[in-house]
Amino acid sequence: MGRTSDAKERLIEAVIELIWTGSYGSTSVDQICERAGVKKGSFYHFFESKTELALTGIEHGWTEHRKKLDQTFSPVVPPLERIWTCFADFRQEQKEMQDKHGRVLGCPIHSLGAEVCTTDDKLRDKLQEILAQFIRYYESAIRDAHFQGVIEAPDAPALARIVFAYGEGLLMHARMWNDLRHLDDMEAGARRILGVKEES
Amino acid sequence: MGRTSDAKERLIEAVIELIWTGSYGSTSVDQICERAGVKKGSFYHFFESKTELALTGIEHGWTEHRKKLDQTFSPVVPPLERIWTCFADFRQEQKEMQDKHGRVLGCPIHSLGAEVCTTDDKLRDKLQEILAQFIRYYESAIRDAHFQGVIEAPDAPALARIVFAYGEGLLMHARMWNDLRHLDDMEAGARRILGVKEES
DNA sequence: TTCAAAATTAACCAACCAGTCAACTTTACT
DNA sequence: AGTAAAGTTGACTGGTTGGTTAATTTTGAA
Repeated sequence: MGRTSDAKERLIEAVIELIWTGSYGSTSVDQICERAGVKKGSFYHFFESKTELALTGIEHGWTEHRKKLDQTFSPVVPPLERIWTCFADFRQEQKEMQDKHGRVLGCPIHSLGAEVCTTDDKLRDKLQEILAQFIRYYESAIRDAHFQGVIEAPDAPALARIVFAYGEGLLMHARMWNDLRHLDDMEAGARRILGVKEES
Repeated sequence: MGRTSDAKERLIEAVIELIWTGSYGSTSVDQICERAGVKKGSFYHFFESKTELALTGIEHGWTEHRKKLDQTFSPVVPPLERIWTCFADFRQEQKEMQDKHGRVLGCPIHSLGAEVCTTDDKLRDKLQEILAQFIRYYESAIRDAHFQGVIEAPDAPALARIVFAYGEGLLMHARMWNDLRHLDDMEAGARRILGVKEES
């Protein structure tokens, strides 16, 4: 019973957008409230702190993103194709962000992590957890590819970490230079890392 | 003539340390001044803004770092060895930071870049410039390695970007997980990217 | 229709923010 | 020794920060 509202959802949308387009430190509670069309008092009715909203926002974004990843990395799809599709999706998502915000925004988890990992333990733990989950998509694809004999990769976790670090690095450069072309290297580089025989 | 002082140098030291161990947004002018043992009035005697001090600090740090890089990437050294030495230096520097601050700090240019590239044009331009310069070290080493026939790399700039993005990604993970072991993959991954024949 | 739960609101807080300034002290050079 | 340049100081500004509060409005369910 009682009144209903979508203010909570609007706040979550707003915090994701503001942190992604800017940074955690450059995003104030007042800004979030203004963007969401919510008064400060309501903010603290729904969330106990700025950190808590960020945490909720990140978790919400990741839950959404996982749905797409679960499709992309479906075991039905040939393993390497899963990875190339994932890269293509990165590119498309970044393109959409560029169209919408005028800037390539990179990976919000990575950017936010670099910023707050030494100052906010709660956020850092959550971001670590998400990144670790992401790596597992690569890991299982690489393991499958190895067992299908399409690549030679006895140590799938190590290789997954390498591919992942590389992808994050490229996304970050695309953000810094505001240039999608940095993502064009992604598949070629990953092919080299994975030691893909030509045309797989 | 007039009074002399090393307050400027102390401020530069302080801003580098605070941004590196935390972030740009979490570093206040008051904090910088306290760390440097300098009063706010003196701060603004030497620098016209916080951004300007950060700019000076970054430039100073890079100028210092270049001296080491020029030695590491000396054309006298076998090209791939230059890169492996550079990686070893990364590791040692990060180890020193861990001993000193209790945390692996990663690459300050990368972390700061991710944070401010959408909000501070001056800082972004400077950081872009530094990263672009760094890539050239890899690029010339890769080109030399190609011409010496030790690797097959007709497109040195593209490969340099890939190796660089990969290294930055790993440094970032080392920061996020506060764990030097993430850097252990660095040479192995780069060998795969570069397609190094065994034992070069 | 009632009523309590849930959401909204505006005013408010102390701490902190980047930046200013005029008075004052030190010192290198003549 | 005199002096002017250079460095230091602490008090100050106006605006912003994350967060609080108590009164008020809305509304779902009995």
